[in-house]
Amino acid sequence: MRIATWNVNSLKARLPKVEEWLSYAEPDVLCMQETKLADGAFPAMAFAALGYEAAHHGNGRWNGVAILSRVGLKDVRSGFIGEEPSGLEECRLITAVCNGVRVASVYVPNGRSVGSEHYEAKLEWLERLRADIASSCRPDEPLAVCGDFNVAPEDRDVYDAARFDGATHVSEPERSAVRALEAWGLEDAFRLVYPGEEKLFSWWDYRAGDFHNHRGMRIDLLLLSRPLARAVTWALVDREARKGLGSDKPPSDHAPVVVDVDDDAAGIAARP
DNA sequence: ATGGTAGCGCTGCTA
Repeated sequence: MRIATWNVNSLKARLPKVEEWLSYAEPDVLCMQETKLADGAFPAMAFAALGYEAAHHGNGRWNGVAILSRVGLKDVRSGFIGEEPSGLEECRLITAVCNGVRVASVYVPNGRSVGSEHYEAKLEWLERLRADIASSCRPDEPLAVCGDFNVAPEDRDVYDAARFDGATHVSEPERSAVRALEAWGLEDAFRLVYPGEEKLFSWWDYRAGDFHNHRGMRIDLLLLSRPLARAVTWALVDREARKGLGSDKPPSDHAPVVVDVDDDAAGIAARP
């Protein structure tokens, strides 16, 4: 089973690239973030034509998350447990069961600056995510929490840690919030495959030529529960998708992150 | 260089 996550930075602007990427990367499940679409504008037909069922949670110009699956999609839930849709809420979480795996697509708030109200809201959001997971799943069940966490877990996940000293994405409370997810029973899939690698990034600022100068961060994570983590066979950041895929239009500022899990080793259902 | 670029949507916000 191949699971991927990609912050597409507007699905309206990125749909041709996402379609192209699906056709060559062939993920079984793709979690997307920052679709920037309302549910009514989500291009479900385009994905159905490629063999994917889809679930989307969005209400307008910001945020928006989705799950695509070609191995089944059921038990869809938008937002946190008990969260009432108001039409004005920030759409940052959607979950579904795909091929026997509970999948969550998450878009963690950016936080803007350390100490700001947005930063506090980011920490609260991460704790709410942890509590939501802990109340709805057990660590011995197959669970994949995938998305843009807006947190670089370690200094080696940042191109220049000193430059980001005192900034969001690297602060200790943010990293501690991610470690709390790991303490519950999730593992950073990318680190299972590349335990010693440094400076393998998933996001690069559009500005100042950061991508071509290797100035990025690894903030897009696939956090897997133990049954999936022990069955990981391969992982990759697809930097090619950050280059624009043969079109004149700019790419997303994030690259897709992909992980392969052996179905038999994970003890999950065979594909339908 | 308290810069730079992209998306949304039409003015400035968000990232």
